[in-house]
Amino acid sequence: MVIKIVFDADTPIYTQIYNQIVIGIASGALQKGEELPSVRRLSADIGVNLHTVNKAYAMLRDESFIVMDRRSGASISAKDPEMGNIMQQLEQELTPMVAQAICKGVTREQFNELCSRLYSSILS
Amino acid sequence: MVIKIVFDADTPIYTQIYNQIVIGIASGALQKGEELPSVRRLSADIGVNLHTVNKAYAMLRDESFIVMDRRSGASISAKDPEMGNIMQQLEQELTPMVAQAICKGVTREQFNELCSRLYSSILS
DNA sequence: ATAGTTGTTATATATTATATATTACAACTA
DNA sequence: TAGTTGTAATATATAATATATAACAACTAT
Repeated sequence: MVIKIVFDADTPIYTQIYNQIVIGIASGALQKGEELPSVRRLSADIGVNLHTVNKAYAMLRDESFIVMDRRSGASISAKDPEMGNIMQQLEQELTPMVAQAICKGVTREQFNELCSRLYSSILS
Repeated sequence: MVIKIVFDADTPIYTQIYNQIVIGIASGALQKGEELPSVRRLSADIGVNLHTVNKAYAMLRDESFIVMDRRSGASISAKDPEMGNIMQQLEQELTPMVAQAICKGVTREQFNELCSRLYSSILS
């Protein structure tokens, strides 16, 4: 799992880290129980501050994607992450995107094909 | 078209304004050529600063959703908005969401049903 | 025992993003 | 003439993002 940061993106660094680890879990590149690099190690690897990585890890822990241990470090959670209000969250984030798509002539079918392709791409 | 702002949301006010107008255009609630309230009027209506509304309008104008005239005010563009790189933009924004969905047990079919429902909801 | 690691906490600083406040301008309209 | 329009400029305040530095308790390895 190589984490790649785009420093001049509009997405915050801690969000980029968070997203890439979630993608890694979804794809199976990161298996349950697998150890993650320590916050210091990862921050050194990608050239950012310790706290930037720690913030991403803390967010992942708060949603039970990973577990963090003061002595053994961070690792992918052995349990399934909380469902939480995922459908509500998706709806809230998808609504402006669907509106954009409609305005710019992207049909429902094209939109669904894109989503389907992303599912396939991640699950590869 | 009533614009409703949630002041304690994590979404910036200008983004909320931008999104709701895009949704209005997508749904047909805002027709081509229709006049929008002036930046001063809208800012007074929703209780925010002039520049906050102006920033949202400027973003909408930059993507040719609306046209702004120094003398006649702002109105919905008569032309179709630029396609731009909408598919690429959607893919970039959808990828982390699909990964989240996969991790939290949302199937491809459930995801597509949600998108389809949002299409129907907006086009109502 | 010593050295090095872990997440965690705390404090400080810098930059950018967001939002407001105020003033002013040229070009209109009523 | 009075009032409106988008636009521009300046200033201020707060929050978000990122870095820097230091320290702590709890381990692990030598």
